[in-house]
Amino acid sequence: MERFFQALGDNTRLRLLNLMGDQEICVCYFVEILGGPQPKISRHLAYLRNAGIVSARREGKWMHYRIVMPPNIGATQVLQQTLDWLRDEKAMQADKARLTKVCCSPAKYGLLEGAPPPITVGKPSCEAC
Amino acid sequence: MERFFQALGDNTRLRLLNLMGDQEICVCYFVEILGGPQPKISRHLAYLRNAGIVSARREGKWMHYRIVMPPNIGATQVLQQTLDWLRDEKAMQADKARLTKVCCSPAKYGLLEGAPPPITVGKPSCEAC
DNA sequence: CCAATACATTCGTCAATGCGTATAAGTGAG
DNA sequence: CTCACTTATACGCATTGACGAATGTATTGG
Repeated sequence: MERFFQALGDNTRLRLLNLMGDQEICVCYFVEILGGPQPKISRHLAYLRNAGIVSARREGKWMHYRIVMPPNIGATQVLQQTLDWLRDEKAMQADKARLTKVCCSPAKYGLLEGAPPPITVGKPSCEAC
Repeated sequence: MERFFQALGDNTRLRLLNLMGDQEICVCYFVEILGGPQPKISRHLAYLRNAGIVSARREGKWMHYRIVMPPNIGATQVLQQTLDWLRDEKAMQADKARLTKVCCSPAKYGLLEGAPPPITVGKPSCEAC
């Protein structure tokens, strides 16, 4: 429980969780959108993984991350509320907007040319594409 | 937002919040129930105060703490869910039980003889007394 | 096998945090 | 004013965590 809230107590991690929302997203998008050095992203993703809040799936060269709802019912409720809260924040909405932009025209962003798009529960597309 | 979750990311602080619930409680009860040295309690209460999650009221020698719902609606929802979650945890229920026990027979516990009982929204009594 | 790509991990550094001990500050009683 | 009592803060120390930089690992293509 302690660990759970500690995982949420960092802005970078909150941004990552907001971007995931209910989709599964490739790391390369995180790097492109959050902007910092790639190891920073990777470390925060590892933190979330160790806290049991996200899980990773490998697809060739790419790693996809998605949120996994905790087994504990209380934790699930809090996490869901937190995601709702994130959606209301202006800065988080801006991140989301950049995601759809980057995803729908990957050619513009050097490193993302062949990158797999976000996946919403099986559907192989991002919300806008 | 970061700060909010950081404040929840500590077991001592979660125990304090659980004990407050919807009542206003004197510090002396926290010390009696959580057991550690008094400065430890005081520091965690200060942390929660700085995070805007609790507020303090002085009554003579005694300080009463209570939870204040954040102005942000999202934060309020998450905090409320968190309190619900705490109520489901076994260790937290044990703390609550000790609170009513200590509060209803303060004479047994040396330091609490004249201590003011918890106050639930104005009613000058704890849940059981 | 070799190079390039996509992520992950390690290392050193620095700020933040938690703890115990000691001490200060605010209040009421005599 | 002094003392006892309740709570808060200061100090030193150990741990955690965030960061940048460098390096390591897995996968694909030539």
